Amino acid sequence: MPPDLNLRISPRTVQQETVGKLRLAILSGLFQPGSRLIESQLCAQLGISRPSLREALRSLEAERLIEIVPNRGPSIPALSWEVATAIYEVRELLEVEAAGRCASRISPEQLGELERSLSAFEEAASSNDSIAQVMTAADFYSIILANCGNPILEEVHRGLVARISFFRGRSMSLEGRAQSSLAEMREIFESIAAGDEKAARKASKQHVLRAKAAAKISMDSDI
Amino acid sequence: MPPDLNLRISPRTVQQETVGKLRLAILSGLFQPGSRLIESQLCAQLGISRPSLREALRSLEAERLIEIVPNRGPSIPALSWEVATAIYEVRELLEVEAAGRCASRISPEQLGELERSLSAFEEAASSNDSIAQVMTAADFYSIILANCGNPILEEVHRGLVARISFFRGRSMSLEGRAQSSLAEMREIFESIAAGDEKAARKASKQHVLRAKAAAKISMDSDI
DNA sequence: ATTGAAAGAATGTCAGACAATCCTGTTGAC
DNA sequence: GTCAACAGGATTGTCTGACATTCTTTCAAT
Repeated sequence: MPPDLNLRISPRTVQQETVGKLRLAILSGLFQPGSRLIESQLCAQLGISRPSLREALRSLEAERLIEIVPNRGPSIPALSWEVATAIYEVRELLEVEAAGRCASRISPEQLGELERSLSAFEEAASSNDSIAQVMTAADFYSIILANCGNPILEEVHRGLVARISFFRGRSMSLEGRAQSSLAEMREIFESIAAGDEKAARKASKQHVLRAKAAAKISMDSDI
Repeated sequence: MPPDLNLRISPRTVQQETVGKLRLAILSGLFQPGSRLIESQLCAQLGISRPSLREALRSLEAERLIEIVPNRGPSIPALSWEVATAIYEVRELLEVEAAGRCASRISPEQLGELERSLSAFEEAASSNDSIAQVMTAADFYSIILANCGNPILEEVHRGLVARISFFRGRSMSLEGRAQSSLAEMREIFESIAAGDEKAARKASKQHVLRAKAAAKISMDSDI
């Protein structure tokens, strides 16, 4: 009998599956901020039992992707600009550090990956598919964070970025934002490719600051 | 009838209560790293049902205070030195930033609080109560983080510090560590009190680096 | 001692139930 | 007409009990 290549891959439980589905739904903006999630509805839609759903909701609550108020149940938090600012500031701190470290330690293979993801974003940027833009941009950062040599930096960053995903889609739709974003990312890439830690830090900082500014504009522009 | 002073305090649910109790138990080192938690036992000890317990466990899992492997259940993660290092590095990033911001924005009242917490640590440091030392030191950082003007910085920092609580108790017990820690903290306080942002950053960085070194020693000294 | 199989323990998941709480629309008083 | 009390339904918090699946451990056989 051929050896079972399925080497101890943890089986995906209903709970994990559910967290994944809900997280994706939230990140893609399927739910309106402030809107409530009804347990019975979700159970029916997902075809799972209430205990399983509630476990998944607790996980998402701890990730701050939903809020659960006793006796009122889960809802999508309305992100205030104040909190968003705070997140962008910490994101800057982490991302700058990651880019700097990345510049002096990334492997050639991973650098190739990074270049490829930049190309993917370039293609998305020239289209009008803001979802693709957000996704490919996220890939780009992921690679940087994955190669900074600090798994915690990566983990915390992922958690924060998830919480501002709401803005990311909107600001990407801003006139010209995708193109300027591309230029900024290219500069980050060039710095990392050149192994220039200082330049990578600077470019990364610039990028986050501009992203934050774009988010602010997109937030003020409507409502 | 006297007005009900219980002004819309969210009722504490069984789940919240349980998370609080378990978190405290974990942080005080009641469970051995690597040891498994048996649902039925915890249910019996806490006097709650399995669904409630499991919800609480999912919250703690998302906080990374426990691990849950499918079909094996929850356990206390064994913190590798590699991960601990990564946590200390990110903690440094956050704490340095917080101390710097704090120096230029803390209010006189809060500065008084900070001084008081330093005194409390001073007292604990001269005793041999390492639990009191860890707690009062934690108060000191909390005040700094709470006054840095960025709630996310505070939130992330709290989460990280919780994960290395295991080391904090041990390294505080090291010969002379409490006293040198006190000196470092005093320097941070003086810098903040003087409103010297740069000095606060430097002192804070120094402190985290020393704490990390102490943790390494305490880890190597026994197995 | 190593291997293998069977018994026991623990988890993953579900269904159903009920009390406490919240929300909503209606009624009634001013 | 506006506001307040209220009744009813909807929703959540929590428990009990159950069962299949998956470890884990014990014990026997080689």
